[in-house]
Amino acid sequence: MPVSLEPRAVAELLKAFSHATRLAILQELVAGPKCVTDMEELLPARQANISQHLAVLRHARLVDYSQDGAVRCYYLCRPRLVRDVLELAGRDEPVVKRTAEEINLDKERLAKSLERKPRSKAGKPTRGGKASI
Amino acid sequence: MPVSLEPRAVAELLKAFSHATRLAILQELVAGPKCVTDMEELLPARQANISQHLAVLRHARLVDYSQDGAVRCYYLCRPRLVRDVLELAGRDEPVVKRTAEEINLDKERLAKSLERKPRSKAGKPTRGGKASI
DNA sequence: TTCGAGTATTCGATTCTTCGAATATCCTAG
DNA sequence: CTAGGATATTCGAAGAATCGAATACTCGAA
Repeated sequence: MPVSLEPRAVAELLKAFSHATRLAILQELVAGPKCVTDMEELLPARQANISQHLAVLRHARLVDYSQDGAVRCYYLCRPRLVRDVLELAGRDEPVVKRTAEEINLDKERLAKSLERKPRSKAGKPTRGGKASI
Repeated sequence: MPVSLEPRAVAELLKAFSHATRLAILQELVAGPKCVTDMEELLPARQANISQHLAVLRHARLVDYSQDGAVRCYYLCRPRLVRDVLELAGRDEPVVKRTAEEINLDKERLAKSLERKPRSKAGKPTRGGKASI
């Protein structure tokens, strides 16, 4: 149930992660705070573009900065979230292939649990009870 | 280091998550396998659109299906990944505000560790050693 | 075989994203 | 105050994503 309530907000958050340059920026910030000039050296992108991506990350509340003279030191303002997302997206889980039988078992399990607390729309009986195997 | 190697691939993966309807679909599939018709009842979207989003999720290797007669039963083919991403994006970490002092400490730490294994480009000396506080 | 239910794909139109160039803003040293 | 470095914002063009409508495909029952 965590997501079901505000999928739009969650989508917004994840969208902020979904760009190669922004991921690279976040990656760099995991290593430690950096100013825009530092990032210019580290990334294959122009200053203006980096600033634009930083603006996106700021709006998503993934980064913030502390002004140090003329320089802005960017840092992760939700470091746990960023590290965990990067870690998760980086590791690759093996893809599973499921059989019709397994799936029908799942459907039966789900049907049973719905019987107990019948919140359903009482529409047609959710096909799948018995499949023509 | 997990991400640094293929930020584009990671961005692609995360982009597949970054849409309210697709998140809702994944959410439903966490509860159990479903066919397109089931999803039509559960989501505020047309059949064609749901199929389009399922195609995106399939290309990202987040879902797959098993054909059961004329029906296609969709399921998560990397359930762990999906559950973990949904969970992560759902919980909200408090936003931290960092002070200039903390940041400079971090920078010094980073500088030290770079001294030990000097892999840097030998460019200008990465500003921040001493900031004009 | 034909039909119909279930699902996928194609096609445009609309909207969003991204980028570089140009420009504006902010800050500090002189 | 003024210049110059650092960063942000605006603008316009190019490309990508999204959606509904229409259409195509596929399977099993009759």
